[in-house]
Amino acid sequence: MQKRSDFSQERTAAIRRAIRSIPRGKVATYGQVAAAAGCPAGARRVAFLLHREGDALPWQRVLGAGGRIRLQGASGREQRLRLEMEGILFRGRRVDLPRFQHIFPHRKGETS
DNA sequence: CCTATGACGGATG
DNA sequence: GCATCCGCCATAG
Repeated sequence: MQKRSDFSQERTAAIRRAIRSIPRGKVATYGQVAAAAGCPAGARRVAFLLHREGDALPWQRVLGAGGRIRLQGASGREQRLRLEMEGILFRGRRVDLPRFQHIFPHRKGETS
């Protein structure tokens, strides 16, 4: 079976797992998810994945840097509602990150 | 191969 | 806080 870039698929799977690991009532940024999955520069990749298969993931828990919602229009409003339903509070247009940001466990091999 | 686009992010003015 | 520019990653045409 071939791979045609298993590498990329591996990464995608890691990102998917990272997103799924965000507990209810907590959030994470695109960059944070990417880093947790081993792609420090893959924030954009995370966004692309969510756009593609967000339906199967807790997409509402992924925000832009600073806790800002990047989705526009109705989608953005829905995201905010969903988060508020989980008990997450906003400060203006952003989520209070220090309080609701999910801390991913350190990956193997990483020195703290 | 090259260009354009996007749920990104950081730097700069 | 807002507008721009640039770098990064993946896809589509």
